Amino acid sequence: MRGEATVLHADLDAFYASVEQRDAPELRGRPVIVGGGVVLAASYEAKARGVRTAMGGRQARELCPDAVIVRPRMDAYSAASRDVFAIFRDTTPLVEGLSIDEAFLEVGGLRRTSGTPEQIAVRLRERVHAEVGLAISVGVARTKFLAKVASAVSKPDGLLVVEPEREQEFLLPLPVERLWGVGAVTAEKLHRLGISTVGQLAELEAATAERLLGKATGAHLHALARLRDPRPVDTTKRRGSIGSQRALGSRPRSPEEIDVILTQIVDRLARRLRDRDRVCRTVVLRLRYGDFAKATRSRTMRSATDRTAVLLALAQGLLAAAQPTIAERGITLIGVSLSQLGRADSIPPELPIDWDDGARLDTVLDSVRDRFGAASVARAAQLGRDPGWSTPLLPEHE
DNA sequence: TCTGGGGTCCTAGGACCC
DNA sequence: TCTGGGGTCCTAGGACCC
Repeated sequence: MRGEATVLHADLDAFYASVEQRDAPELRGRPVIVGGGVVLAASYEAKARGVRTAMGGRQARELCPDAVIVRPRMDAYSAASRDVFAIFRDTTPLVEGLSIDEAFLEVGGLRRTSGTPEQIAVRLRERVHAEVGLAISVGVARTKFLAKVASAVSKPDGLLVVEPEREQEFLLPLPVERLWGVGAVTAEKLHRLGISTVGQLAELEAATAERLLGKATGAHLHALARLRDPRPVDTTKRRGSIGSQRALGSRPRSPEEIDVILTQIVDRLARRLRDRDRVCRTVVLRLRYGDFAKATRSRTMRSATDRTAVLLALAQGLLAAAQPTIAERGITLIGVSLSQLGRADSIPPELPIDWDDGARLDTVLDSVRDRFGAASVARAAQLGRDPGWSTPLLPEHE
């Protein structure tokens, strides 16, 4: 293994809960749970009592009756994330965001101007503390994967450098669940073969891992276990899809109710799309039935669009096709994803799909009508011609 | 355990084209 | 007319991550 440890993985600790404790001093030192029905984030005081992310709210309250339960404030978390990412980008131009609260930073070219990777990591942590008021853990290693494992092992509020010559003794004894990409299903498959550590996985032949776990997953995880991770920090990644969903509980819902919720979801998504100057080609309807079985239905257009009415027509068509099943089994979640995203200016000017362009629009709606019937087209057309559309027709939820 | 909301990537079959 | 192979796109499902 050649190379130096120049990749940083920076990961904010208990992010949502930490923002709440930062903004409300009376919450500091107390167990804080963000989220109601389900735990979105727990402060370290709550984690110490056994509260975990994704745990049901009732169970969390039983484990930790004195926890302060806070409703999520996504705007505050987005703002904090922007502040932290500004510090990342001030540290190095080579930043790859992974989620709202973590990123990879390549600092290999900065030795003369900024010092060693460890010195850079120390300063980064100090700046995030001082300027944003949040704790952040940083792992430093030769590859992205090792840096990510290192930051997780260093938590909370830690810094861990894995030097290249110590990679094996660091990684091989760890449980396979530490591998990025091993969840409950894969871990169970491995356990059944008596494999519980990364080192044991590394001892398998690559072909054995591929047979067991699937070609891509097996090859990938086996490579990680053998310390091979050639992926560079990639600053050009862009979102491939955006989505929104709502859990509905278990009480019965009328088709009209479902339609209103769907309309709100699509309206909000389409506005997010336009705010970011993006367009999409594929609309995915996501359903969870009364028995919690999941299903997706999707439709791809020939051309991309950001028009609410077009997207809604497609979504309503997909929903109409699913209504008989919903009536039979009940529905507990509805969601929409928009994928095959592109830049808004990537639509050729001679092929605009615009609500004002009757000819193009009719082409789109014709295909909707063919597949889903006239009702969804009429509804979409009515919404689309409403001059108030695209500022909310419907009250904002909450 | 009566179960959120936002994403990524992979697999597999069928349609379609060359 | 029959047969073969390869590539790409679409749809649906599933595992996984934070």
